[in-house]
Amino acid sequence: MTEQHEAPGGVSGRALQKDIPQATVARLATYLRVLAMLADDGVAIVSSEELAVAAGVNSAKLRKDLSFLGPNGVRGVGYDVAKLRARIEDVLGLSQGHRVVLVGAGNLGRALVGYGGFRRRGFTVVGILDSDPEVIGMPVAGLVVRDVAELPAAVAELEPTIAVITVPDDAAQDVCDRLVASGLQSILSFAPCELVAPATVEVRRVDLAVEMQMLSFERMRNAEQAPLPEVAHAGSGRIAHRLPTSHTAPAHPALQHATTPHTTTSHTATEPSSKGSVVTP
Amino acid sequence: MTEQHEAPGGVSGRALQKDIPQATVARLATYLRVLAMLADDGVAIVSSEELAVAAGVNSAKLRKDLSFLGPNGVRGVGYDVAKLRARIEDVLGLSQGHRVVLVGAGNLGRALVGYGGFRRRGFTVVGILDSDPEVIGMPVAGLVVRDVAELPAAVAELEPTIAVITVPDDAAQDVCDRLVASGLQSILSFAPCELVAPATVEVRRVDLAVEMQMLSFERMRNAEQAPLPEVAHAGSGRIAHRLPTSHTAPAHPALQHATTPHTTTSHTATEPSSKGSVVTP
DNA sequence: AACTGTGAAAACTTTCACAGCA
DNA sequence: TGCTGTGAAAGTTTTCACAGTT
Repeated sequence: MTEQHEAPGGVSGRALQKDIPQATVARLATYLRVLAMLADDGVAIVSSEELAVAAGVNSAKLRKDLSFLGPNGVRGVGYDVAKLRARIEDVLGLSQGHRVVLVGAGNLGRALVGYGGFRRRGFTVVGILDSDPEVIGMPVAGLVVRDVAELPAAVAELEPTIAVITVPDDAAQDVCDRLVASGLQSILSFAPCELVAPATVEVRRVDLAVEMQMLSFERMRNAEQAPLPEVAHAGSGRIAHRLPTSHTAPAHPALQHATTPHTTTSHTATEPSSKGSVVTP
Repeated sequence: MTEQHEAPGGVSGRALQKDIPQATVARLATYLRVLAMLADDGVAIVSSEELAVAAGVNSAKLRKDLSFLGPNGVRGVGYDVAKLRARIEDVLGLSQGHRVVLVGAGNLGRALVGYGGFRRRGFTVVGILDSDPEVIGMPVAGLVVRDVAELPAAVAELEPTIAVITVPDDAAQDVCDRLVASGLQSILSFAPCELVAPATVEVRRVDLAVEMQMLSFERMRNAEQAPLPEVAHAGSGRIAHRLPTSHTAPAHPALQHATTPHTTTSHTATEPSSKGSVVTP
């Protein structure tokens, strides 16, 4: 119904976004990660089979996913790693990078500012805010924590495209409202509550406890089928369990990672501490 | 295949787990959160409509989801909050609580130990380990960081049911292997790489960057349709946008949260800093 | 020969709409 | 009357299998 004009010279992502299934979008992000890894290792061409294995999906699904972006590969050959990567970034709207503003300088907020996985994937944290006078003015990973009251000014000045909410539960809706009022259109919240926002604003929520609960469920289900596998419960097991990672195509050394046997991954993947799990004391 | 005996007096979750769809399991965790909120507010009975709205799904879906757990409500009346809650916890295997061991005492690891949302939902962090000599021995939220080398001993002693990996990318597989060798069956990883583990071990991965990338995609899609909504980009917008949160059934005060208009939530929801976004200095 | 791109089938999820119960 | 529980319809996602290209 909202059949607006097609914006001839506007966005770069061509005209296909419209029909890309949600599920596919989530996986595109995963493919991007694998492609980055391959590129780092100097791999120039991948087949759908190799890429699929490395991403933990089957190759038909991967090809179908990519087909939504138009033709990307060469039949009989495979996909050009660099080209495919650029194409996916373009479609996901990542080509120009994103400026991220973080509200909530608690433990989680600080973990995220320092989080190298963001910068590496084109997300730059440009500002961090909090409401606690104790915290305002303190430096966090090269940024100074500003007062949430300054939010409109900060937004005008920093021009973020994405906001991340890491404040407690009961402050989340208020922060969300302020972000919306300041003109932000994309919000990622870590607060365990639904947030109300106008339909034009995209809000996503990440709930760590749900992941744990799903794990709990799977374990219960498994426990039901196999009485008790009698696990090695003590001792000094070093590395153990180097599984037989052998598929038909040994492929490039970069594809070592591959062959997820049971991983139920739904979407994202974080990169915790930046280099060596060092606690900055 | 693997048609073992049914363990007569073992688990409490009845015999239904088997056929509960994945998508339903993810939502059960959400319902649980809402039910806890209602219980806190003294609500004793909810209708599917109220609960659904508060959880951000439609009521038919909610009823279908609950129907997989057997009859839970009373026709013409609704669901008993306490009873339903207990039933879901039982099915998800949460009734006995979970003991969680955390590997990686970096920023993210520390954010999670302190994270009240876990304890409140039945997950107790019983141990935290790292490989960095700088960090080993330091206290974190009431626990002392132990050496990963001690992992088998720590596992034998603490008897965790779930492990969380918050170490960097390149250490993740090694840690995973050690956890498996120590007998852990459920692993939640924040490292942005696929982990290889035996099929009997359940591994889930959370990737924060994927969530951001999905946000990015949605924004691009929206931007394409609406030329430019001309957002209020500066000024001093205070709280603004108190949306018209009016549905037909005003219901209990506890149901304020409700009415998510566009939230694309897929699963979990975190609760960042424990009380007031205070940075423990 | 090798590998992509894709229609068509199968599987899964959501929504509808109403029978059945308090 | 009011609300749950559920079969059957509609919609979405995954998988299959093969035609098409280099």
